[in-house]
Amino acid sequence: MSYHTLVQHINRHVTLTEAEVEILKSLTRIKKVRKRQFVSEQGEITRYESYVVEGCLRCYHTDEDGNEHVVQFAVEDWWTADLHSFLTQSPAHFSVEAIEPSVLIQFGYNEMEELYRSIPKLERFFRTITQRAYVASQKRIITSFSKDASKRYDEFRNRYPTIEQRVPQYMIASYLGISPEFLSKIRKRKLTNG
Amino acid sequence: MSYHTLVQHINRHVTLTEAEVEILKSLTRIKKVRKRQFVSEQGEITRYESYVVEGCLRCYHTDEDGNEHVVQFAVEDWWTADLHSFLTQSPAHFSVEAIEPSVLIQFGYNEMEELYRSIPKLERFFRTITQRAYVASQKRIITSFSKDASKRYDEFRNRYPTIEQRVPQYMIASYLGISPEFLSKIRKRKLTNG
DNA sequence: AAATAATCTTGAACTAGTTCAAGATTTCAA
DNA sequence: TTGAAATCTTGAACTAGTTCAAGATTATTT
Repeated sequence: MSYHTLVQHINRHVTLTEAEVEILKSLTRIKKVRKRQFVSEQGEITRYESYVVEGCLRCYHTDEDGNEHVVQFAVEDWWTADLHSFLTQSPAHFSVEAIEPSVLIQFGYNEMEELYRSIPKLERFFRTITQRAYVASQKRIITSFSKDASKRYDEFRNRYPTIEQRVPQYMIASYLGISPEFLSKIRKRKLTNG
Repeated sequence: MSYHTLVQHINRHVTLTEAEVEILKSLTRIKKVRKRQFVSEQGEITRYESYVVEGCLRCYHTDEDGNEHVVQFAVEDWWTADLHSFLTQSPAHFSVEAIEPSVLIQFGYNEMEELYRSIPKLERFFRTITQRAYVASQKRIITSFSKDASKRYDEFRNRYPTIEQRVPQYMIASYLGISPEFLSKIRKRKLTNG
């Protein structure tokens, strides 16, 4: 069943009883999305936080000039949402879109609060994973300020080898904060030279 | 007493009893630092997470070329630390240094775990503030990719007018991801032209 | 009140990365 | 299996931001 990986994931940080797993199941839902389907859209309220059972998605912002900027990729065992929109139930600055057909477990706002009440250790779980996400985000800022595009690309490939296989190059360029043309040139340079 | 603002700060998210405030006091400590004094150093283990009662600090990374990159400023009512180092008790990638003489309330690693055990609602408190920090961090990434340096500077001034007054320009440049010379030129352009 | 250290400014030369345009290649739906 | 859409490549012209160097200004310490 789809919940197996989620429960294992949570159990790496806290320990859920059988009864608690049942509560969890009852307060969440499974959502399947096609390739290129939106999970949530910029301008709309993000109603759910999503755990990825299977598939690959991107969370991205479209700026005033229409350029897209990837905030985050999400693959199996990761979470995705416009967290600000979800927490404040206000219009999102980011969209979440499937890069591959995907299966998600979704947590609604009220249901999440209910889960915190009935399974308080989930507070600890979400504190922990948010702290990790925050640490990764800070690291991304410093890397983008201190290293050039070529080194950032190397680091991305080393850290996320599977994602690199599954995602179009121009989205990786966007994640790295460079143009797709420039990433293409970086790759060429790596093939011909060192 | 110095704990007053911390307790108020926590009470905006959860409600502490008198007894809980006493536990909090007993498991934390007050630390005063001079201007330019380190609170924690890159390469060392970050032993404490610090709440700022008074003063102003910066958290920054020094890269291989010796260039400094500001990860975060912290003023009254904010938190600062190399969170990764603190959580994993491993050597830090960031230093925290006082920009002004400052007063901190410090939470040690073991004491923090003890606090979570004795006052479980602190899990909720730290979950909440970490989620906010994460949201702000993601926003900073996207801003730095989608807006030019001049706009980023405008946004910084609007969002943190007090910090701008208290911090040297070259640290603001570093926070924005540009050279101090270029920030100086941006400021001149703003004075002379529009 | 000096002396030293820290910070800020300015200009000239440079470069990492962008933009535009056009074609080549791959993927996917019908 | 073909046509359309999506993605990737390449080169030429450009620009936002850097680097270096030197002097000016402001803080801080003695």
